Amino acid sequence: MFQKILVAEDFDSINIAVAKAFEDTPATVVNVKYCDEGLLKIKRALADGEPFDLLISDLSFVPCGRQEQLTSGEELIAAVRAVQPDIKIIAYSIEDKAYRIKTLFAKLCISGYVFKGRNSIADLRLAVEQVYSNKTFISPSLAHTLSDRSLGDIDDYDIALLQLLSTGIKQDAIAAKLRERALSPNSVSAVEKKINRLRIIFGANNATHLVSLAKDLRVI
Amino acid sequence: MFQKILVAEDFDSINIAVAKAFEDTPATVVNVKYCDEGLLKIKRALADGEPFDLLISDLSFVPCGRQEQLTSGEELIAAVRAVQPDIKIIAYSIEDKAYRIKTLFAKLCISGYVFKGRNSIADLRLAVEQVYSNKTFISPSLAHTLSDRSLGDIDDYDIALLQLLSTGIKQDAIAAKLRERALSPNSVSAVEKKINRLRIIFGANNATHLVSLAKDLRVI
DNA sequence: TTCGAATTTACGGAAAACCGTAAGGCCGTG
DNA sequence: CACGGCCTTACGGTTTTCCGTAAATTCGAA
Repeated sequence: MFQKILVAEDFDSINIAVAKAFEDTPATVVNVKYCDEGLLKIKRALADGEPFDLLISDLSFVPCGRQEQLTSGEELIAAVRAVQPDIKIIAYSIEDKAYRIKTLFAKLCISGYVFKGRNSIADLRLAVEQVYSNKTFISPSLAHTLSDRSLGDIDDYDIALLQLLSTGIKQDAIAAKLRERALSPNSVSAVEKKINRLRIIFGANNATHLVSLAKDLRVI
Repeated sequence: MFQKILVAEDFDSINIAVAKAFEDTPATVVNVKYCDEGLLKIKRALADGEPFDLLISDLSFVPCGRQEQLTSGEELIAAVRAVQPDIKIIAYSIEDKAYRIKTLFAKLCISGYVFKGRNSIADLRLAVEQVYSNKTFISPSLAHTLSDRSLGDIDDYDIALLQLLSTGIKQDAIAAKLRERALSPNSVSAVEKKINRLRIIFGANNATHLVSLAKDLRVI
């Protein structure tokens, strides 16, 4: 079984419950409420020759006064991957958007995803066991969500486009911004077409609706 | 101190932590993971002559297979108020939209609002004490949000307008919807003016930008 | 190299949003 | 009642978005 587990989670109530979930195991569970603090502890443990085996991380952290380098679970996970590529990672979050979860598995190579809910502590225990056996784990209640192919073909360009659109600048200004960033295609006409394509994918009536849906789906 | 506390919260992890928070008090803490179940227990206890003193309720409940009458904390609170008007109620939620919180105090007469976060269990304990002394409680971290006057002059009409706008329907359709709901003003021209006013308040470039900002600020 | 498909760009007309102005309606004060 | 201020409604002109079509470009395969 894992010996050292780092839990990155801002809510105290959930921290308490997770700690309780592992109190009957030999694992040392360390808690951090801030992303930066999490990365620091990972680095420290690595330098001390006693690295963590497993990171259990939330995805969303509510910002507070402090100036933080890392502001989300994704950023923390990416940073941790960079310094300790072999560490096992399980995300424990309320996030249920297929696009974001798929990205976690595909780009950040997480091993498990536990969806916070009515029976999530049991899922979390199970996930840890599975991941320890080099298997991956996804909460059963999300299985159907992930098999959803509908948002599969949204790429970085589309995200950038949606973000520019959400700032309320005109289409020709969007095209100019894309050129600045060397993103292609970047003609006004292409911007129109791309927006139209996204509207079809999302089923949006117009640009305003599109941005609303994208926000709801946490794509931007 | 309160003798019987009902906790309505769907996440098991948070339930565990809340139960733990009161384990050193004489209070009986009962847990429900579904809104309907919560109302049922309130009614049952009332009929048995041993009513609950306090309801601690989450606001958002993730839907699952079951057919539920009550689908949100707001609905549960309203229903409970109807059957037991004198019960004390504390909301315990991640919700930080000033508009919604104000409504809870104003229309559903809750006594406390605890914002789930890094130190929320301590806040919750404090809130229970305060409420027992017939005071109200709001998490300190939300104080600024609620006192924020910058969005003070956004009313129900504006919220409805922003929601309609976010659905991507045309301005004349928005006006028609407002008429349906007996909201006034409801002419196309007035809709334009109202949207324009909101754009000035939010500092938005256009309707798309406005909806984006409203989503970010959790107004809608 | 040449062809063909897909993508990108260009353009023009229709629809909708944006913006200013003016007219009508409501309500309190003098 | 008359008046003024404020909100609502109406309307016309301009800008932007929306949408279809067509030309230009890219790129892979024959």
